[in-house]
Amino acid sequence: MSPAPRAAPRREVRVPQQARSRRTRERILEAAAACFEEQGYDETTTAAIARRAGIAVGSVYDYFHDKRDILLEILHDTVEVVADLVVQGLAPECWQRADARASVRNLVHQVFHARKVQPGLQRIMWERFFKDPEFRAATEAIEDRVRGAIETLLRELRARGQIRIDDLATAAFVIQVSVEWISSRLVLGGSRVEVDAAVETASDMLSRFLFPT
Amino acid sequence: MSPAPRAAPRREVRVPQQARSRRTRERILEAAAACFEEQGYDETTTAAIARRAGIAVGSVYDYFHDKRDILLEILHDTVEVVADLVVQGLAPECWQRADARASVRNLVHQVFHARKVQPGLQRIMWERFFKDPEFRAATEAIEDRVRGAIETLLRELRARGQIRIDDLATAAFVIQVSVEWISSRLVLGGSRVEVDAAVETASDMLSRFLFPT
Amino acid sequence: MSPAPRAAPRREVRVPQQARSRRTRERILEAAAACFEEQGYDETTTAAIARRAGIAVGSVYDYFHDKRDILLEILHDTVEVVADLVVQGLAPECWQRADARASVRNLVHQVFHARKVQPGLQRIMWERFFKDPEFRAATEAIEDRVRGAIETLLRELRARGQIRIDDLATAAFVIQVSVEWISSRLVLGGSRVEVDAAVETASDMLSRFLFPT
Amino acid sequence: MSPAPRAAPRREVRVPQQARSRRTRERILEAAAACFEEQGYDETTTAAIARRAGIAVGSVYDYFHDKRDILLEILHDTVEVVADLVVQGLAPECWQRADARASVRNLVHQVFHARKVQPGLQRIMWERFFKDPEFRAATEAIEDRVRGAIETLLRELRARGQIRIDDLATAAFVIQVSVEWISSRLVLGGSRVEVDAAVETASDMLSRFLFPT
DNA sequence: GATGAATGAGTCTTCATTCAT
DNA sequence: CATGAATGAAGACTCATTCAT
Repeated sequence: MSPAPRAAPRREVRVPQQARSRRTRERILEAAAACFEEQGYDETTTAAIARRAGIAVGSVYDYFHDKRDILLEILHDTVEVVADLVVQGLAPECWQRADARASVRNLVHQVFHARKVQPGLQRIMWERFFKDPEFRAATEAIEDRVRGAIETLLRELRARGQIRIDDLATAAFVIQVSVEWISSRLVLGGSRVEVDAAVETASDMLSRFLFPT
Repeated sequence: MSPAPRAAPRREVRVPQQARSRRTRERILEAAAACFEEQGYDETTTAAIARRAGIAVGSVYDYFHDKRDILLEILHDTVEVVADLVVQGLAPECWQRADARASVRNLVHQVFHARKVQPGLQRIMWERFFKDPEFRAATEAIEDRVRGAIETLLRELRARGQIRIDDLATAAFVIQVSVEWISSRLVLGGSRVEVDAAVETASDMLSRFLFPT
Repeated sequence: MSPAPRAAPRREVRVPQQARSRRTRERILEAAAACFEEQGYDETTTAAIARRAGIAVGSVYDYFHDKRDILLEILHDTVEVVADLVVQGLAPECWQRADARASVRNLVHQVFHARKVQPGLQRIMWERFFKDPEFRAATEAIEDRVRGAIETLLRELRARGQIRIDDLATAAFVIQVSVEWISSRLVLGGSRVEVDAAVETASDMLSRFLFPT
Repeated sequence: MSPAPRAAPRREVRVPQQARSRRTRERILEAAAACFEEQGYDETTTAAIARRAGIAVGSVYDYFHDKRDILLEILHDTVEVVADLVVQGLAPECWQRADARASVRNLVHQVFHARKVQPGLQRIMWERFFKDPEFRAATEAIEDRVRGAIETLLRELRARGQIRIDDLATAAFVIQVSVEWISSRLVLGGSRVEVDAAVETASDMLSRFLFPT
């Protein structure tokens, strides 16, 4: 349950070179992701993962140190996928002066919809976030890429004279984290607030924050 | 581990009438809060709670159905304390035209500092949020009060002509949730971003969102 | 659960002399009987008995050594009631030569119907019978009265030349135990066999056993 | 304690294919039977079973859902062994006209002696009979085989003109249940009545019931 | 390489009984 | 006398991980 203190030399896990081995590793990840998605992390037993992957329990431990490591890798991938998506939308060339508000709205919209893929895993992500410092560090490393991309964009926009922000790094953080949570609360948690209305309002907030009226 | 489906008539729990009894119940809550704060929820055993409270395990079950119920009550209280604090700062009479930005900043500042009390419990709060629908519902009920207070304030400010928002309910949601998460990420999670800078930037974002420049 | 070895001087229990005390004792027995009847012995907690009796748990232990003692007394009473009923029907003066078969049938019929009162308690009776030697001994003491009555009747019938049995004691045992179990299986356990048909058949068996054809 | 309502999809139990596995399952059953026999069901802990089987507690749960399931299987086997024995003795070809009383006596005798093997388990059998409907149903299913065999025999005897019974099904029930309980009371419970005398008397009762004098 | 049988520490929870007030 | 708060031993069951085959 707890992020076990990493002590003693960890058993070696196979780093699969051959195709079959690599395929087995994949199968485990897919099976685990499906189980976690459907049942949650704690509720998924390693036996269930093995069964779903069509292999023996012991084999799971040939490829991963422990259950937590499987989760870590899966969440890492999930976070990265979302991050990549967002980073793409942040390329400065996409942001033309003419339609600043629309660009913002488009990005926010994308983040919201990214929450809909594997919501179960994303719930687990937040469940582990404050619980497992190692996982949080890994997640933040990825988020830093996003934050960096935001900051780069803001710097460019400031250079263009389109925005009026001084502390770009902090602004990038505030923006990222706000959108991330608004969308999570709404999509992962359910709420009486309309998703579309929230997209509009969030876009308003960010636009007014960034662009002089 | 999992949020067990609440089924069947639950065992009666003692509703303390006498002073001794009430004190015991308090002791359990205090002990549990301390354990949760220090070790986390899953890592805290009921035996540990009892030991810390200086009572027998059985007594814990005299006052609470199970471990989860203890957590629920503690988190409920925690959430409520924070909520009350915020709601107070939202009283329209505190919001004079002259000093809109300062009022926002003040409020944001308060929320940030509220995160510093019992951060361990607040981490557990987010850990359970997407995991336990019953807890989420309870939390949201309290948050609704906050949201309502924000909305009322916004309505008043709009009546005064100070702000330019149409969809007040959604705006209230977006504002609340943004500040909640910015502060949580920063205070509960640690980050390279400066707290004070974040307070300023978040205040900027909200002010520009709400008030015409 | 287990018939605890009776060791050490048992705590004194109050032998109520005054009316109020006697009434409290009654209330406990009634409450316990109702609980046992409805839920079974193991499933009934002493707390439930106290609650139903409208008194405090501690008071239960003022009147009885332990939970088992309550059961013992209740079952003792139940067995005795059934026994008394049967013994009455066994008075030789009821058994006229003319209608031997009818007398048998009447008796069998009564036993069957006696099973219908407090079937839950009677189930518990058999549940404890082989488990708790002390209870078995107490039950057998009462049954001995019935057996004695049967034997007396048989002796009288033999004296009258109506029956042809040598070993009266064993015959009494066989008769008693057969009817007891046929009726228990049927009434307490449910079965596809018809109660009325079983009464007739059992009566046939006993009549042919006893009376020359 | 209570026969828990069978709900929800039950955890998979290992269905042993390999020899080692099959042997472990056997060991568990043997160990459990010995513990139950000596100490009773409630008094036997799963830890004790595992210890006696020389395995870990967890392994017990690899092969059985719970403690009750182990008992169910053991009692099922016990009941079946006794039933098979009796059914064999009921083959019509064993019943020659000449020696009807001897055949009855022989059968009764066998039932009495069958009670002497694992009397502890047989006590548990009656202890659970009225307590656990699922077990009762399983037991009755087996008993039905015996009852069927008795009925078949009676039918044959009637065809041969040896007996004078109309309601064969009820007669079979009454006969079976009587002998079952007379023998149980005597062998499992102890009693001042002589076993041999009871065998004779019970045989008399059945013979006179069935065969015209 | 794989298998799946075995491990056993660890948890929550229950409840008969006692005893301070 | 009664109360009901407190006790704590006990037990069933789980599951991540290991390792003999």
